[in-house]
Parts: sequence; C-alpha cells; structure tokens
Amino acid sequence: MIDPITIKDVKLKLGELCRKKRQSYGLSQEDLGEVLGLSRYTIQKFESGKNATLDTVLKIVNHFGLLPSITKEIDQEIANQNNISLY
Amino acid sequence: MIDPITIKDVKLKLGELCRKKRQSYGLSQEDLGEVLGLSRYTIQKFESGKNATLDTVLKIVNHFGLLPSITKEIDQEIANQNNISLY
DNA sequence: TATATTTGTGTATTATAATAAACAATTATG
DNA sequence: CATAATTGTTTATTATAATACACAAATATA
Repeated sequence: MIDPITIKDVKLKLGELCRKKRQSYGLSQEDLGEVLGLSRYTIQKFESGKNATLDTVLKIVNHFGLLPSITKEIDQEIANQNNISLY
Repeated sequence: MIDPITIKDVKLKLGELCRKKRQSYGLSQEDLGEVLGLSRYTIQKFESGKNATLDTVLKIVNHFGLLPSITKEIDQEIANQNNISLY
C-alpha cells in the first residue's frame, strides 16, 4: 500500500512550485507580492505550505502562466463527468 | 486575439465541477458538507464561484478523487522548472 | 569581512471566509 | 396537486487569511 497524497502534501508542493518559479524569474517575495497586489507575508506563508485563499493561489498560478493548463484539466474533468454514464 | 482565461472563470468552472460531481453521487450540498466537515453554505458559495480557502478547495477536490491528477500536474511543473535552463 | 538584500518570524489590526440558523423559492416525489 | 427535499439567500457571529510593521537570521554582493 502506497501512502496516499494528503492535502498538506499538495499545499507544500504548491509552495515549492511558487518558490521555484519566483526564483527562476529573479524575483524576491517582496517583488512577487507587489506585482500581484499581495503582501510579502502572504507569499511567504503560501510558499511554506500554509493555508491561503483561492484568489491568492490563482493570482500566483496565473502569474506563472499556469492558468490555461489548470483550466484544461477542469474542463476535461467536467467533460469526463458528463460521459461517465455512457459506460 | 482570443479572450484570456480569468481567475473568475476558473472559480466558476471549479464550482461547476463540484456541482456535477456531487450530483453524480446523488449528494445534496448538505450531504457533501457533512462528509467534508464543511457547512452547506460553504459548498453553496464554492459552487457559485465565490472565493474560498485552499483547504476547502482541496477537501472537495480530494473527495472526488482529483488530488492525484493535481499532484501530478504540480510535480510536472516543478520538474519542468528544473529543466528550463537546459534549452 | 563588511554591507546590502532577502527571508523567516513575531505582534497587532483589518478583511473576509466559514459557521449557524432561518426562510423563501425551486425542484423532486408521493 | 400536495408534500418533501433541495437550493438560494439573508443576518449575525466566529475563525482565520491578509495586511502592516518591526527585527533577527540567513544569504548574496561589494
């Protein structure tokens, strides 16, 4: 039995992704917060895997160009849901 | 020029996905809230595209078995980030 | 090494998500 | 049609995310 993915895991991964993306652009937490209209503290907390609001997450994700792939994923799940009774 | 995906769009899509998934399991908003330890009002607001916390989103997403695919996506982006300077 | 920058952490305050309860409007069921 | 169940929407309260500020620790730069 493999250990299941937890919500905490996902939050930590999201934080890690934010940090790596941010650093790849040479931005400080302060810089990123400023362009997104968020405080440095909010970025700091997000990157360390703390809870956040969906708006904060999507602002960050959007800034790094990941909104299309997320949208695609959601659209696929919705489409998949509509077909599920056909099998 | 195609119209870009907005954060509002994504929130609406997430709400739609929750509603469809929930209904496919024959659950009321009340039912879903109960199993997730959330109030019906929180489910109601999420399904109508309002802002929410990451914990709330991930609880819902997790309940419908979508955490692995999200994790995979994040992992891919992190890996992709590590490789980006190779090109 | 010395200085500057960035990051982690603390405290207090503000904004807002989450809860609880009630009621009307809608939708499903007998 | 009548009744039950579900959903949408309010109001008030509580919990907590976000902000602003300061300061120490860590990291990068001259």
